[in-house]
Amino acid sequence: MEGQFGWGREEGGWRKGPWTAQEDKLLVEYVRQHGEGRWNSVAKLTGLKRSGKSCRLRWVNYLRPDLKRGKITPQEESVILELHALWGNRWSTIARSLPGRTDNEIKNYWRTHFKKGKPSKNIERARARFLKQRREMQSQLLLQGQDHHQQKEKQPDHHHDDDDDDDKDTSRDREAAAPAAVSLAQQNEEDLRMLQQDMDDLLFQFCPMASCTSSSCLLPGGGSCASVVSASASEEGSSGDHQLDGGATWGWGSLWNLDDVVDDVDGGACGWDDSSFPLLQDQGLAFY
DNA sequence: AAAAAATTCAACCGCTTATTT
DNA sequence: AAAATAAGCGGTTGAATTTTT
Repeated sequence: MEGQFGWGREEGGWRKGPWTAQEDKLLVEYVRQHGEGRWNSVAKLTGLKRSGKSCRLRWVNYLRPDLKRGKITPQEESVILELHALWGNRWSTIARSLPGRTDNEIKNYWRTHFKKGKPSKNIERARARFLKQRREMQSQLLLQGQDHHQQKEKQPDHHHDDDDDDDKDTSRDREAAAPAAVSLAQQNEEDLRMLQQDMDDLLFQFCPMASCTSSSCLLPGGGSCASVVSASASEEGSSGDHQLDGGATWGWGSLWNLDDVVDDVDGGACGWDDSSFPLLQDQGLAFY
């Protein structure tokens, strides 16, 4: 039953290819007894002929009990679109906002649905919501940051109609691959940059130095809204240090870990909160 | 009805980052 | 402090399935 396909064979001692039910069982049992991690000892302890890497992948993308099976919902799709517009191909980062979905799944979904100027209906819908949110934020910023500096009056006009298309992002260099690097944000890149600059300014006005750890600004991962802003701020002025380093490591978690931050700041001093991001809120999520 | 083309998605690879020894 | 090992990430592949011709 194993090697029936040309692949599923053994190579260098390790089995490869599709997992069998028995293999899954072994892996599940291992995790039940030993927890996640130490993937390389799976083979030793269970006799499973799979590399640690393969075991981890199987668990994370398929066996994990908290995975949500089934199709991506329209809400999830919108979140994917929005976050991709914001962050580009940082799939694992995006996946953190979609409980039960894996980075792999989201990546596949994006590629098959949106990579190649696909169903513009969906895109347009999501884009409309995305732009609306931006508008809301902007007016909020205008209100709150008026003494801050002269707000340039620009209307959310833009409008091109063609597609994102994207990639070639091939972000080998993550730091250059700014959050809004590709995709549907591309045409609005300039606007987005300005918006983010404003967010940055505002944040520092109200929450100097990442002290914005009030619950209203926290995300599941424990980061704060400061993360996003500061990360995007570093985008253009690459000159400096503090690059948003690799994949999931920029932003929350490591950068703004709560351990390093005094969290005695009282209630949300931030300029915005969950309600700034209706979609995420719908999902029961918080905006980072 | 069947062959070809397109799509899907699980799993792989190489590389980077983090942790352990 | 350095080397080795493990974990994590994003891009890519290709067998299986679905759709189109």
